Amino acid sequence: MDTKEHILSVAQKLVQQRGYNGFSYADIAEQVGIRKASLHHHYATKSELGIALLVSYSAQLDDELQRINALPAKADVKLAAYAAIFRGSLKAERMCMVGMLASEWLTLDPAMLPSLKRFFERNVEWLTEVLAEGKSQNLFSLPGSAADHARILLSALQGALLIARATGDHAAFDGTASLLIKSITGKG
Amino acid sequence: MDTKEHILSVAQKLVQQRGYNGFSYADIAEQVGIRKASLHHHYATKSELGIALLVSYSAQLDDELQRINALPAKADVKLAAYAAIFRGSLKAERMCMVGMLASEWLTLDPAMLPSLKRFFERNVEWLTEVLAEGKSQNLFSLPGSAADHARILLSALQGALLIARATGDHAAFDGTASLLIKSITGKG
DNA sequence: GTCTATAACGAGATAGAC
DNA sequence: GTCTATCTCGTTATAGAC
Repeated sequence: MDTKEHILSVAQKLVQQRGYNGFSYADIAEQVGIRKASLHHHYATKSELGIALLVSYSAQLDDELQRINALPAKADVKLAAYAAIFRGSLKAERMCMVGMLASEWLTLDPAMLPSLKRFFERNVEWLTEVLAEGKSQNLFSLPGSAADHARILLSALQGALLIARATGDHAAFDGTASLLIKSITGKG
Repeated sequence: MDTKEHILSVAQKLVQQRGYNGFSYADIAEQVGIRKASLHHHYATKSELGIALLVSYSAQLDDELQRINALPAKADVKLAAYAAIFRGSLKAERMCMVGMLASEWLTLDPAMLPSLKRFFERNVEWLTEVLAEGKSQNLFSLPGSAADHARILLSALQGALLIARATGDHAAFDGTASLLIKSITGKG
C-alpha cells in the first residue's frame, strides 16, 4: 500500500471511530509513521482529505453492493448480506463513515455534502431494487412502497449501529437486524 | 431564565446542531451574551457541562413521555406522538442530542457515558410498554418481542433523523415514520 | 457573578532544506 | 516525498480585579 492509500485508510478509521472533528493530522501522522507536514503533500487541507475519503468510501460501497449482486442468492439473502456490512462495522467498533459525517454535516466544508447525499441515495436505490426483486419473486409482502421500506432499512441499520456501538449492546443490534429482515420476508 | 439555564439551553442547541466537538465556549459566550471566562463560573469544565446537559436532556425526555402517557389516547396514537418528537427535531434542524453524543462517544469524558446509555434504555423501556399495551388492546400484530420492535422504532427514528437532516429530505423522514407506525398497527 | 488578561496547549497549514 | 522549524489561530482553563 502506498503512502497516499495508507493515509486514507488511517483517516477513514479515525472518522469512523472519533468523527471528523474528533481527530487531527497529528493522529494520522502518528499511525502512518510520518510527520504532520508530510501529510499536507498528499492532502493539502483537511477538507481535501475529507472529500477524498468520501470518494473512496463510496467506491468501497459500490464494491460491496456489486459483490452482493453477484451472489447466487435470492433477495432475502442479499438483504441479510447488506445488514452484515453494518454488523461488521459494529464488530470493528466503527460507525458507517458517512453516517458519522452526516451527524457533523453543519461543520463540514460544503464541498463534502454532495457526495454525502449521493451515498445515502445509492444505498436507498440499491435496497429499493432488491426489495422490488423480492416482491416479484413473491418472497416479500410489503405494505407501502419499496422505496419507503428501503429507507426504513437504511435508517434502522444506521441507528442500530449508532446505538449499539455506544451502549456496547451487540445483541440488541442482532435482534434489531434479524427482526427487520423477518418483518420484510413475512411471517409465514 | 437565569444564566445557568440559558447556558444549558444554548449549549444543548449547539450539541444538537454541531456535535460536542463542533462547538466551543466562545460559541456559547457569544450567544448567551457573556464572556468565555464567566462560563467557567457556572460549568467549570466542558465535560461538567456535558454531564449537566445529559441530566437536563433526560429530564426533558421524561417530561415528554409523561405528557404522552397522560394523553387520553390508545397506543397507536402514543407511538405517533413519540415519532413527532423526532419530527420536531428535524424541523428545528437538530439531531437528538444523545444520538449526536453517541456518535462521538469515543471522544467523550467517560463520566458522560452512563447517562448516555440510560437515555437509550429509557426510550426502549417506554416504547416496549406502549407496544405491549397496544398488543393487549389488540391494536398491534407483532411477530417477535415487543422489546425488539421497540429497538427497531428507536433505531429507525434516530437513523431517519440523522439522514433526513443531512440530506434535507424531510419528506423521506415522514414516509419512513408513517410506514414504521403503519407496519406495527397492521394493514387492516 | 462578570470582567480583562493571559497561560498552556493543540489545531491546520506553510517555508524551505535535504 | 519527507523532514525540521515555525506561524497563526482557536481551544479549554486560570488568576485576580471589580
